[in-house]
This record gives sequence, structure tokens and C-alpha cells, in this order.
Amino acid sequence: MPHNHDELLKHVSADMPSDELLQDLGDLFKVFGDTTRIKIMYALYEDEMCVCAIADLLKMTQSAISHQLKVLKAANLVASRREGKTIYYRLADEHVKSIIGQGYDHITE
Amino acid sequence: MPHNHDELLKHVSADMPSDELLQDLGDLFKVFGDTTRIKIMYALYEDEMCVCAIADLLKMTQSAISHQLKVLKAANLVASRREGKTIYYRLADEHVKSIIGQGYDHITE
DNA sequence: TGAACATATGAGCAATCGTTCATATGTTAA
DNA sequence: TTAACATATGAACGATTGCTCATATGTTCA
Repeated sequence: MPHNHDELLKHVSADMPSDELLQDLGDLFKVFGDTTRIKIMYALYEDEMCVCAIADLLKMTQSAISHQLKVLKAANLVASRREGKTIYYRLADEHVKSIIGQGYDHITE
Repeated sequence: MPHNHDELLKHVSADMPSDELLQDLGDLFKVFGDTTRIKIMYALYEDEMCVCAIADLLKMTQSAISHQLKVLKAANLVASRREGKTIYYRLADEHVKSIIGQGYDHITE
């Protein structure tokens, strides 16, 4: 007969966050899980940038960048402000750098 | 004529990590970007678990869990040891908790 | 108002991803 | 050695993703 781990499961289950939170965590990291979006976030590390500057920097179309900025914004990772025709994006808060920094540490250890 | 940001780009480019590192970062976060894998990592937060216990816990097939453990192991996020027929998986290091913790902070702020 | 610029958005498509199913590998005990 | 258990793996399929292309929206200036 297969071995039993009901006790263990009861204990571990009790410590698991809600399904909703677990889903949100996955969704958040999914946003970090794309090189283009990582590059955009790094581009904004020091200062805000307009969409066309990011597109120039990454040698990608304005449309592609715009789509990805929308994803980043929906996850509250970037924020924007308008100045005339131009829209400047910036990192939304310090968590962005913290998360990327922790990832960096894991890779370069 | 479109506006020019050559100077800005030169500055930002200089501060960007290598393409290889950026790719690695995206690949790493991609592994965190799935609810099943997040659940597995949370299950291993306190202690190691065998594959079938994880499968029971998450109510998923042993095969699905095994496939995901392989992904987690390839990213050095979990490690394993064999004890007879059973293989126990554990978190590979403290970075896993740090990264998830930072994500948690971002969501619950 | 109309032209030029900056950005956003929707549809479509190729590529990637996560699961299932069937089966293989590895270990133990009779 | 054979049966039972634990885990791993490859193929296949549906779902999701990131890009492109065309076009829409919003802003400024002449």
C-alpha cells in the first residue's frame, strides 16, 4: 500500500496562504518572467523614460513596448505621467528593485 | 521631427546588465510565475516533502508534480535526496523565501 | 482646423507552457 | 526474480503569451 502522510498534509495545509494569494503571487512573478519587461524595468532604474526612448533603447517597436508597459502598469510595477504628447514611465515603488535584486543574488551566487 | 534622446540612451545603456544576465533573470522569474510551482515552494517552506505527499497536498497527479519539480530543480530552487524508494525535495536555499517574500510584500501593501 | 508626433489598442499568429496519458526507471521486500 | 511502490520522462494537446500590423486616441503647433 502507498505510504500515508495525512498528518504532514494537515500541518502543511494549515500554513499555506489562500489560493487567491498564491494565484496573485504567480501572476506577479509572471510579469517579471519576461526579458523585455525586465529590460524595461532596468531602464527605469535610475530615472523615468518616455515610451519612444525605451523603444529606441531596446530596439523594439513602440507598439511592443506599449503593450508591455500596460502589463507592468496593471501589476503596479510602473506608473506614468503625461507631459504634453509624451508619457513618462517610472518604477512604481522600491519593491521592484528589491525583487529584481533578490533574483540577481540568486543567479550570481 | 521625433524627439531625440541619444544622450539619455547612452547613459542608461551603460548601466544595463548584460543581455545574458537579463535573460537569466527573466528565466528565473518565469519559474516563479506559475501557481503550481509557487504552491510547491510554499509546501517546502518548513520542511522537505516527498513527491507523492506534494501531489496529495495539491490534489494533482504525481506526473504533473514531477515535471514541475524538474523545472524548479533546473533553476536551483529545490534540491532532493533519496531515501529508499522515496525522494524528498527541499528548498535549495534562503533566496527562494526572500524572493517570494518580496513578492508577498508587493501584493499585500 | 489639419498635420505631425506620441502613445494605446485590437486582431491575428507563431512560439511557449502546463497538463495528461502512457510508459520507463529505480528501489525494496517477499 | 517478481510484484508493488515511488518517481521520471516523452509525446501530444489545449491554453496562454509576446510580437507585428493596422489603426485609433490624444496632444501640440502652425
